[in-house]
Amino acid sequence: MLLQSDLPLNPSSDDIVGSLRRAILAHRVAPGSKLVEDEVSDVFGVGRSIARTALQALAHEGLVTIIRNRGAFVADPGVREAREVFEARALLEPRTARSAAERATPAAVKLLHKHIAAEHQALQAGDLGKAVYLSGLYHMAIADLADQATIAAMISTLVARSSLIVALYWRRPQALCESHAHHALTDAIAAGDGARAEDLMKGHLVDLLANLDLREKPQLGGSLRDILRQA
Amino acid sequence: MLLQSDLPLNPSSDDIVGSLRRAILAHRVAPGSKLVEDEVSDVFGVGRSIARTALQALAHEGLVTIIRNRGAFVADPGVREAREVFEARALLEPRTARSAAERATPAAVKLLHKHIAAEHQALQAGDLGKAVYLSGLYHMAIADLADQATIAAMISTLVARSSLIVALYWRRPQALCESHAHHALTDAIAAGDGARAEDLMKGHLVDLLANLDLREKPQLGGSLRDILRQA
DNA sequence: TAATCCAAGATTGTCTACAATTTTACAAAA
DNA sequence: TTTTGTAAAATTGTAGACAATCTTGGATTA
Repeated sequence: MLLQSDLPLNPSSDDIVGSLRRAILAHRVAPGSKLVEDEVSDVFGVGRSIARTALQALAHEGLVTIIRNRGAFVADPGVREAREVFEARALLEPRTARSAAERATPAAVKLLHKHIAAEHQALQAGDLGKAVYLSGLYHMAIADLADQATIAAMISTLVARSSLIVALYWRRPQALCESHAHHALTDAIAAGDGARAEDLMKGHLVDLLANLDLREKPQLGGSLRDILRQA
Repeated sequence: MLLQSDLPLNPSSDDIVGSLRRAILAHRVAPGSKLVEDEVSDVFGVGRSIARTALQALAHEGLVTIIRNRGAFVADPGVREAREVFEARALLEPRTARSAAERATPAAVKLLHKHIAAEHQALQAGDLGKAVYLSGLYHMAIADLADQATIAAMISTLVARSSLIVALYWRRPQALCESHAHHALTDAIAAGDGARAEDLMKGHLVDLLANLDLREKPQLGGSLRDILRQA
């Protein structure tokens, strides 16, 4: 299962949620993978109740799908859901980027640069999954700047789901992606130029969506059995 | 606890979530009320595990607050949160109303009218709590029309939280409120006039917010002890 | 009287056992 | 070979037991 083990000895369900979330967002577990309760509880050294609680929490975030009597699976969003997630981001993030620009401090800008650097480094190291994860953190950092916790929380789950979507639909696995976009955005924010930040974010989201290959999925691994069961 | 008992004999945690949600949104339980696990499980005739799962689900929706080792309470949003929720709604609902107008069918319009009628009837009957709940359903119905499940889900939780906010901060408990606004909106949607629907929704949300008394709360029921513990 | 302390009760956190359901493996039949 | 049926194994669903924590009420002390 490959977890980075920065965990306390008696992890809470929140600890487990965080660890599993990172694993999912960094593409260390594939969408559709089964998450067996006993395995999760063994890995983290807790009883099944806590593992269950963690899986349910992830289900509420949309990163895990729970089917009654069948268990928990890493979410496997379809093209419809992929479009919807970016539609929602288009409503929330541009205006949030504007607010962020209008209230950004030098310290906040420094933090954004740090995020970009980390993402760049992951790309250099060839760890695409981690880069996608860090790219998400950058978007969340902007949302935090706007000082609207409710909106930031929604953006956070949308960004997380986007990581799954990127894992499934990204066109060019090795492209240098979009660090340009993040740089430009950061500049606008540093300059306090809300209007420009809003525009750049809007364009950035359009670009992201355009880089997805959203033709209907070919049902890769599934047998007829699995396919029919989905309904 | 006063639950409408439209429940199956062996309710699932989802059944319980629904029942508790209706009770909270219709103001049949006050914000801040304790929800003891044993009581919940007794009322619904299930074990404590299921009650717990239900309470956790409600916590993820923001209708319940869970404090470790202290239990679950009906959420008690502060003025900050109240503003944030309406800020988020302002980003999502106007554009969603536009989409709804652009794709509304006569059947859908009829459903909206039904919602308005039910709300009106509850007001006539003097059941303000139910009216608020039904008013929320009207907003959710519009979100459903837009055919964007992800956005609709977010609006749904925001509307639900708004019911709690109205319970706490509404200025004129007996005012005839806003059925005018809902009528006008429905007309715009029936006419397929997306731009007008967007404008009306935007204005409607501003009106709602303006009818809240968002001065700092007077800490109504709480003892000094409770107040200090909140931090 | 008011504040503090302590024990009893109430409530939540976690684990585990058992029941219900699904999945798997294998044998029998077409 | 492929399909069908069936029993065993694996997994999830639920309840309840026990431990940990918090709350309550009364006695004690200043």
